Amino acid sequence: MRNIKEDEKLNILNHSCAHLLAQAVKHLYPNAKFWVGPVIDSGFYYDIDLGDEVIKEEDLPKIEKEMKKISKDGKRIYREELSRVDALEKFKDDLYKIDLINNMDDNTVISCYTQGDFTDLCRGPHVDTVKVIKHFKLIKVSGAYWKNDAKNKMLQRIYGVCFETEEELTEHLNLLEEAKKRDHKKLGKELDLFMISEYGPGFPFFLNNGMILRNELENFWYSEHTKEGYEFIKTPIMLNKDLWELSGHWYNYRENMYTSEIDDKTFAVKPMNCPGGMLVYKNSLHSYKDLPLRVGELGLVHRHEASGALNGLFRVRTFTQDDAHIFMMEEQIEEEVIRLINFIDRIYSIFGLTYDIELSTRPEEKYIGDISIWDKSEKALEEACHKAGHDCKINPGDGAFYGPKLDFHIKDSLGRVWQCGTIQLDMNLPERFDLTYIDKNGEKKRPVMLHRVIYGSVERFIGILIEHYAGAFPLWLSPVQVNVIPVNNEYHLEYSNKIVSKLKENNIRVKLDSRDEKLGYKIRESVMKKNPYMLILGQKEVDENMISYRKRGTEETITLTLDEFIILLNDEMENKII
RNA sequence: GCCGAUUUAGUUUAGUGGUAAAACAGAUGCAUGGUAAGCAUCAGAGGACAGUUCAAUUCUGUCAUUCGGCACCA
Repeated sequence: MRNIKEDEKLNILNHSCAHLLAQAVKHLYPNAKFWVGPVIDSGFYYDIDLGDEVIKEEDLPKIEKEMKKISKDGKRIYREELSRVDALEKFKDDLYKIDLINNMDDNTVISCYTQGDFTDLCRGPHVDTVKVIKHFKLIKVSGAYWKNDAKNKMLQRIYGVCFETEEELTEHLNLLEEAKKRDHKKLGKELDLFMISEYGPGFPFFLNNGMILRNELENFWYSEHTKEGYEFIKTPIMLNKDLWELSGHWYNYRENMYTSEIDDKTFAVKPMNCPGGMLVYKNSLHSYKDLPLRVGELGLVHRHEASGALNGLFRVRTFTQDDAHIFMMEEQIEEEVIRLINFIDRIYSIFGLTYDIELSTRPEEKYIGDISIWDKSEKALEEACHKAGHDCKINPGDGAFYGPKLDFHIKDSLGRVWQCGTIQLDMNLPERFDLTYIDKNGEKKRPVMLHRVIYGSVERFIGILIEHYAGAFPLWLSPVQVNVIPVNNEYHLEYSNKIVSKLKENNIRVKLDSRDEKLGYKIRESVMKKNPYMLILGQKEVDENMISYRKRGTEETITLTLDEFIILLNDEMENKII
């Protein structure tokens, strides 16, 4: 772990490296105009306008070479402070820098940094000389909208990393290589978990092994939610457009919805489960005594996500949300949200996942309900989060159109952050659907509701788990739990079959490898398929009526009776040992 | 959707303007083997559609897929 001071030092180095990159690009592409070049989690980038020219991945080594050359030349880096007038004059030919200067408030000290023939507007600080920027690598190049706005022109963004030593750089690059081996798309193929066909972009197919994983996750979900006092429903995939108009989806989510005509009426495939859940709530009368009412649904939703957004199981066009809607009285919000945060924490801990919580607030446009209700809801969520003992970062404007939310973020193998769990407070839909409960005095009252998911999408969560475990799932989730390998098919197959049936009787997912292959061959394959346990059964085991197992990740063989082995397996499964 | 890359057998990869190469996986046969790849034989492939060309998997274009970003988002 680095300390804060070291982090700061590395940030300065990376930021200076961004300037070095810009200088090199300017040498090679004299027409280049520069927007901003900030430091990010790992490394830095610079956004560049090259007019009609295009920088491709294959051009990066050429740019790196120029950077090395400039670094070797070893010019000092000078800071200069300017008045606004002088700054505007200095950068008068650079629309991007003028835009930056014009957007600075009056108190900002405008400064620029110069190294050799290159000057850039920059707050700093920087290293003293380009000489110390030596251990860097340009990672990738891509398009990026100016000011992060799709309405604007697309600039070219070059990403890079920089370290103080060559060893750290090599280590970082190796880490990236290692991460690629954990990619759920790669492992999903290797372990026969799922597939994606060209006939269904964004519509994944789950294979037998993936279904086992899925079913285990879903069973676990049902059992934990039952303990937490949930009841369960299943609502239809398609519902009449009128319902979506009532819920507001038709106006706020239209471009992501699939529709179809049925008997001259427009139906929409549900992109969310809530409107169906509302109808279920309205199906009966509710007493204050029944609140909070927790109604869960593993709901299959479809959303037309942009083609460029699709990514393995992380971003798909159809997925199952482990949804639930909780209806309650306003004074129950805090307790219920705290309870939920603890619930989510408990579930994630079982998988060994770490997460961050963010509070997403009211969108700037496209939202329903009064601002006062939004403010109240946002405050309620934030307080509950703090009372549950968690920090929460504010993510302004990222709320759902019907309410603010607490989002639970988990990182994938490449360090990219994905939203999984979310708790969304909604004081709007109950209004729109005219939901009521009967209070103590026999009067109709309006409940508030929470939308919440824990896995988020079962598909995404499986993707996260594949990368988290690098395909080596804990026993309870492993598609094949025990792989039985007879040493010799002629003499040990019968005994192996007996062991296999006994394991099956005990609900162990077991595979018998009775192929005519050498023992070493079968062991190798079992290791590669990441089976948690393999049993090697030969003359010794037959004679002693024992089993010998080898546990994943170890090379030692342990001999036990079958009963002892089953106890060991059951213990590992029940405790969900990772 | 935008920028860039990508697409060769089930998988991973090679190569080429003129018969497409290999490894693993598969089938068959031999080998009966105690902890990470036994041997042999066989079968199997250039995303789709156009164009250039005597000839295209190879060059060009369009579309599609996938990937890395951007935007959007669970």
